[in-house]
Amino acid sequence: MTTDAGAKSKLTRNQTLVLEALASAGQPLGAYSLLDLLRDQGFKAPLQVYRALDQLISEGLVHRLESLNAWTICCENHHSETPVFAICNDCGNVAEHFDPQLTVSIATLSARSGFVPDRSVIEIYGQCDDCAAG
Amino acid sequence: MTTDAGAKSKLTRNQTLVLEALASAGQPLGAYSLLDLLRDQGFKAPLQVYRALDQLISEGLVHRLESLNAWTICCENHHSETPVFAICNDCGNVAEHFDPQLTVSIATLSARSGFVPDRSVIEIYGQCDDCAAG
DNA sequence: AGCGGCAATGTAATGGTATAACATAATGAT
DNA sequence: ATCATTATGTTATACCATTACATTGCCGCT
Repeated sequence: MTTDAGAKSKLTRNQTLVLEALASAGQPLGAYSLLDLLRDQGFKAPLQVYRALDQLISEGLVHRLESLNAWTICCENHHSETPVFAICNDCGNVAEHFDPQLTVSIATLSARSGFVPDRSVIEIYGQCDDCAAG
Repeated sequence: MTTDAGAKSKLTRNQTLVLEALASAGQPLGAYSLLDLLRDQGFKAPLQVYRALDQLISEGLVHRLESLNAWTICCENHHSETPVFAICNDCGNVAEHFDPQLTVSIATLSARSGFVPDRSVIEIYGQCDDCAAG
């Protein structure tokens, strides 16, 4: 089974709670924000959050935003492709994109120096559609 | 005197020391590693390092590697273009690249969602030429 | 020279992020 | 039922970054 639902059914209680918290938030959250949100559910230490996040990431259900020290739910099913995050300077919203052309650019650039790429961190800061229009 | 700051205003002692430490290292260093390296020169607190780094970055002489919480010297003169960092999983060396095609890809991707890009974080992990050959 | 403003620096304290180390409990296969 | 494995709980600590405030040194000015 490779669907999200299938993967989700195997999640432990802590993992499920963290995933639901991220889904409800609708925006990236830091580990300590997640901890605070989940104290009512019995969370008491950062490690509970970090361990759940580690597992969720390895299942492709969550991404880490390296430049924000925050985590966000994976909103698409391209679990094996490199996500591109567009982060709005004004409202803080984050959009996740997948772009074959960008993947090609990275591969080409890497090949020029004999570099063998494994995973990429691509985080674009700017102004989102809504904020630019507002 | 401070008419336009020119392309390069003169570096202060602390800034010079930090820049030289990064140049000597030849690889990215964390702020506290820099602090330790510079204790002999009189550095005593993290803030001395962070302040120097802030200024060096704004002058385009140093980059921050977001996914490593580390800083590296800017090894080329493309100060206005987006740098792409190739980070070797094996030896930790970091190569800095500039790629117009990648810039175009980002612009195209952004335009599709009405996003106006400002700055980008692009950090590729993988295996460098040397380590792949070895 | 002496004054005044400003940038850089020094120093201490704190806030924010992440992991190590070790104990305990739940789960599942044989 | 037993054992190995995985998940969890708990405490302490390491690592990264900033706030707040005091001090110093430089430069232009009168």
